[in-house]
Amino acid sequence: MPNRCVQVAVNAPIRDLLTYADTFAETPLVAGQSVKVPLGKRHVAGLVLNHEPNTSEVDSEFKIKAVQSIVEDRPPLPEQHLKWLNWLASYYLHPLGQIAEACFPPLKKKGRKNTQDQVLPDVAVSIAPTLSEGQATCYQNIRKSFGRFESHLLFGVTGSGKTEVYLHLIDDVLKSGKQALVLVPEISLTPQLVERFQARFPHQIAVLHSGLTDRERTDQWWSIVDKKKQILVGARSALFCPMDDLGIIIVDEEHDSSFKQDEKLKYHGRDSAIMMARFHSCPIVLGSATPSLESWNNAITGKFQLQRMPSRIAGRSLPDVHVVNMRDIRQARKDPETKPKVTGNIDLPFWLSEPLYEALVATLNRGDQAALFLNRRGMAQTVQCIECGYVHECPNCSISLTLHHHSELHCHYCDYGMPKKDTCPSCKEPGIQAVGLGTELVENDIQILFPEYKTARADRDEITHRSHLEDLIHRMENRQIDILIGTQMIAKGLDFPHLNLVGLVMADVGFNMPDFRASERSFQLLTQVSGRAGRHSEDPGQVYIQTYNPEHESIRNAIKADFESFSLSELKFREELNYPPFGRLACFRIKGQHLDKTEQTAQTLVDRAYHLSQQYPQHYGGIQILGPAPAPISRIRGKFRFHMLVKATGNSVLQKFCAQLISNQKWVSSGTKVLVDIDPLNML
DNA sequence: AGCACGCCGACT
DNA sequence: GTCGGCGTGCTC
Repeated sequence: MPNRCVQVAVNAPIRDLLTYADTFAETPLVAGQSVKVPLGKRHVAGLVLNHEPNTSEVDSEFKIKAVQSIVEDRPPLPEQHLKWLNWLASYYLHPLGQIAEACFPPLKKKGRKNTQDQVLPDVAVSIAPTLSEGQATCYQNIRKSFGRFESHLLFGVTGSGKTEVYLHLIDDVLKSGKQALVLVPEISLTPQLVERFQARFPHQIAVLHSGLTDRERTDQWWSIVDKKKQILVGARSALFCPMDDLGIIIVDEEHDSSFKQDEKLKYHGRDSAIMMARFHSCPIVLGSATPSLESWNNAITGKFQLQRMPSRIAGRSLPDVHVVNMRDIRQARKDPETKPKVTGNIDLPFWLSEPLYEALVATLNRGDQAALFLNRRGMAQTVQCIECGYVHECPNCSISLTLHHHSELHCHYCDYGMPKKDTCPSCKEPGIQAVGLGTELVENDIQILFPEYKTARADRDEITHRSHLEDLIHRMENRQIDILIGTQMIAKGLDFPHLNLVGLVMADVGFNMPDFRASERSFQLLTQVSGRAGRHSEDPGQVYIQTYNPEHESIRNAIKADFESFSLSELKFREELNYPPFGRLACFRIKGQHLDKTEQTAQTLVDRAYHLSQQYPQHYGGIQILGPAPAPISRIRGKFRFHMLVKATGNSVLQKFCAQLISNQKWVSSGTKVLVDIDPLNML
């Protein structure tokens, strides 16, 4: 009797599909079903893909085992979702069976208690306002593509009212009986946006993000799948929640680099959302004040529809931006003759310029709030011996240790920690001193300068739970905080009516990163940070940018809030060097315990890449191979890291080339691993 | 990924 | 002698 067989993607790092016997006589297995299958000596989850009717046990090289069971409480994934998963696995070169698990909730359906109220705040219901003329134009243009796939780039400065356009579109989608998906960079960091959605669509919002407990995530998942809720707001992982009647996808702050996952499946939430919209034949709206150059290029070449929002809503003006040249400040302070005087005649910390200090004094005297941004945690970047120059390095990573709380040295990559001593371990002199600055030092100094005002710090050391950020937002709103100090954590999506002064303590952090996207990131950060000031006041907010490079392109354009000038010069640079969005990139990372073996594997990989491109010059002639080279951080957690970069002209060529390169890994020497990152954002 | 097999050092 | 360290290899 011929066996009915199915192909299953199993939850193991196996690229091929495995064949299992379907012994469910009355109700044959269907594609999209979640099953338990025997694998070696254990049982693992698997996803049924397709039937393989002609396989019989006799001519198979393997002994075909039977599917053990169908997993209860897991409805089969809808067809569009399966197609999307398939695309995801093949584009990002990741085993399908390992990503299928993300499509299901972690627990069984029925929980002990309903936790819905804790996940979403209770807020007063708000009524839809009338759209401004500019908002209405964008809204009407996007509406025209309901029911078919179309990508829109909604381009408008912070405060131009993009959220209201999303809300109107979603309202229409719900009226047509479909569901909506809203992706935000890190939902646990944008509670204000969630509150706004909740207020407009009470009891229709579900949220999914990494800050939820398993029970909460399970309940939220089911509320969407059972169609009890119509709008899913979430971080990139919300894409995996199977929706079968999607009417629109919104990606807010589409340029944000946290849409890219850096480990395991290295997918980009925005790009994957575009494919999702394609499979669902629905429009997708990408919103940003500072679009990624990828999206901007798509918009100006007509692949996306460009929807321009007008400037800030009437009555709100753009902030006044002041650039402070820290080189001049340092110079002037050296000589008592030229040393600037400030109110109260006090000495300022080295990182704080006189103009920013005066602005702080004025803002606080008026009773307004101020925020200081610095993209670096801790007390100091590192500590160094002033006698011999010794720098404390992490024993596991090729990175210097960061100083916290005056006396603790800590590695931001592997969590290694040790106490700081004044005596240098190298030259034995008492010369160990702090170098550079971090948010902790800024808060310390501010508390000394303004003891009568309340400060709060928002960085990954202080905000470890979503309740911490919610608490901080409430304290900001209730004006229990006068000066907020934080990393870019607070640059995203926060909106405080009385915040009228924003200082960027050191805009240069990031300029000199060994990364072709450094300027883009700086421009984005500067613009987003500036957008936090004076959003509700009649007076324009004040923004102070302290920098050692006042002539830098990102700064000059950020002052003018001129994304288009910036994009023009940046696109020119990218085109000349064939970087994205023109050329496509893949980054191969070779990791291993031993330097020589890892380097050797990297070299073998590069040799194979050259060989492959020469073997098929008609396909791979345009491919450029760079490397091998030690990664910018050449060792993390005790593992050596090498890179090989592949540049191609189009993404299908790139994808095929990379797929062939890693299809068999027999040549990878033992103790080393080769990983691929397609469209890498972070190459450290 | 997980699990077993297998080959070496240090303990009763 | 054997207990167990983790390097290596396979899973329909």
